[in-house]
Amino acid sequence: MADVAERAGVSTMTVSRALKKGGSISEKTRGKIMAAVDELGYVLDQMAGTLSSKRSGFVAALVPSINSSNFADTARGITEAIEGSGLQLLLGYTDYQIEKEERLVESMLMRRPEGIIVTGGRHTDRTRKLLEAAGIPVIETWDVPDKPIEHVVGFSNAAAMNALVHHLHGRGYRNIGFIGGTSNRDTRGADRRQGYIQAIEQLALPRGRVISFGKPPISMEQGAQAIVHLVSQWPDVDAAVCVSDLSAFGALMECHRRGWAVPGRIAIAGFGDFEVARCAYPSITTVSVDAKEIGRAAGNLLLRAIEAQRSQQQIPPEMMLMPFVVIPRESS
Amino acid sequence: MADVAERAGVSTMTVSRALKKGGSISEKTRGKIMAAVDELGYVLDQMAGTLSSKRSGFVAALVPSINSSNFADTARGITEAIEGSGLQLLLGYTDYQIEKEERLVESMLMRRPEGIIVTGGRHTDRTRKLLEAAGIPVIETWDVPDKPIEHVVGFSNAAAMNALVHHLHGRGYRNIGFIGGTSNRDTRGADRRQGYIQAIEQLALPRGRVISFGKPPISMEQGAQAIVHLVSQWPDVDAAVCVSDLSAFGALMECHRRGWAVPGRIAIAGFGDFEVARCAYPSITTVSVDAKEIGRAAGNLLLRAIEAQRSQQQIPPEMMLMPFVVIPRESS
DNA sequence: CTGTTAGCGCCTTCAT
DNA sequence: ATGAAGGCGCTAACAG
Repeated sequence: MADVAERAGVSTMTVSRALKKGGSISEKTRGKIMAAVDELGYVLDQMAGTLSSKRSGFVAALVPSINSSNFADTARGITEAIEGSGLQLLLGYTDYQIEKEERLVESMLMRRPEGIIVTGGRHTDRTRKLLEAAGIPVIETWDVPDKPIEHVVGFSNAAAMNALVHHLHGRGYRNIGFIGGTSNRDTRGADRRQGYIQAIEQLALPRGRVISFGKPPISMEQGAQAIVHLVSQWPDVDAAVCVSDLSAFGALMECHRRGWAVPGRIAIAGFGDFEVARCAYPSITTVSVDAKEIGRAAGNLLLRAIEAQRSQQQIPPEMMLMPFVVIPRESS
Repeated sequence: MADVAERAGVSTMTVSRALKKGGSISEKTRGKIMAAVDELGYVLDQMAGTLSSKRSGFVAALVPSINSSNFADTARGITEAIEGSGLQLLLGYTDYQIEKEERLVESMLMRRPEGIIVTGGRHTDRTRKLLEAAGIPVIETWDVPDKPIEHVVGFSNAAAMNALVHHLHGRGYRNIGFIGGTSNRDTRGADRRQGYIQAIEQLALPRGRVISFGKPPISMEQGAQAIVHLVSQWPDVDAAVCVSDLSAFGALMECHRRGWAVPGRIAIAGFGDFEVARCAYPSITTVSVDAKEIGRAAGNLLLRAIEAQRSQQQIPPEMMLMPFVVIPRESS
């Protein structure tokens, strides 16, 4: 910057102002400075700027996986929301492991983000402590934690799955099985199973028809294997709800392959409203949650919180409940 | 850090050493320091460290989209490769637009990454200039540019698609159509189309059977619409190759829906070996490129280049050609 | 509109 | 194994 300043015949401070938006600079000197910048191929060092201005210019977001189109959509929503605000998104993948989340939170905080968005409401104690002590706005998404850290943008996975089971019951299905991953690493998956079990009990339907298969995120292939297990173990099942559309799709294709009519022999339903569920033949009944909208809402809320903080204020903790909708399709 | 130092009764320098790996510190003082760190909830400020050490500790990667499992896999591969090296990945999405890529490159460079990975070989002039002047290792992926900036980890999309068409020809298909996106924003898509056209000419098959539909990334739904157009426009087509597995899947499901036997009435092939192609019924013939391996290879190459640079050396530009394989499946 | 002064929080280098 | 001095590149705050 000193080189640029010298070449343009001004001080470094003037260069600094010329490179920001709000700087009050005569068009003439700005022109000279920009010319010098171009000639020298100068690129501002934002790290140094951060150090002195105390604004890192980025926000952090942690998602379980990026291969799930759900979380990729949320990431896109966040990106859209903060676009134009001068903030950049730093993304991390926890791989559905709260221990990995802890490490990520720590390394993110070392870079001093101005706000952070995490997925889910279950964290290690240390993660909680770190986030609470960070002094920046925190948003939990995709869930409704009992004890939120600060802000929440989510929905109840249990309630959504419960609604789906009730919907199937309304269509006349009575022997409804559940297909999901094994471990409790995926807390949203566990919540969905809980919602299923709850609904089954409310409706007094046959219990225990749960197939757990593979570690999350459960794949299409695992859905295919799971449906075979389900049917062979309880031959009277007339419907299967799956922890996600991916496994539902795998199950559906396996039914095709074996000549089991869907929904004639067995109905299938998924979760998430992925494109594959909409496009499959038959199209798959599912629960739609607007993943991108979750991201957008979280991004906007974060922006507001950061704005407030920059002017020494604070906004009260918000709890935004996002809607979910059961979408009946051909598979049931 | 000064607070921690005071509490532990040492100098800040000793604290700094205690928080790194290589620091020579007695176990006793390290213990005292760590205790102070915990009590105060201190988190190292990496920005300040960057400024004085000239090592930002991260690498940048730009991909066209994160919703495509292909690029998500590549991102995962990069992450895996650099894991444990103390480097973090900063990811950006260009949305298939080289103008957006330019803006992203600029804002990434302001954060002084130690290396950068970009997708494709087509960039704006300014992007090229910025990357060349940045003084850090640069890797182009997913393509084989005529004039690489520095390193390359990719494959020829045209050659891969060409091989797929030849494979279909070998199976007896003669009226082969192509389904892809419209704009030339997606240069990999354009290359694939080029490979298709080239193969058609080499094999002296009926030409011109190209349906362009929607802007990239072309969706399942658009694949479904495209296959209808293709068949109605050239009723004698006996095979359709699609720019990606997603559109191929959409096309396949539409065929189901309309009662067109696949491959009896029309064969279908995709590109990319997505899970949905493997799992669909019938399973979809495709070209497999190991997206994650591209990421892993690029990440490892970048690590080597960064290592070299840190010790004032340099490695010669590398050109890693990744293999692709035609995978015959039920759909052809 | 422009310049001066004084750090931001850490690490490099050199000394002990 | 530890400490002291100085500076990384920029910007806040205050002058003019």
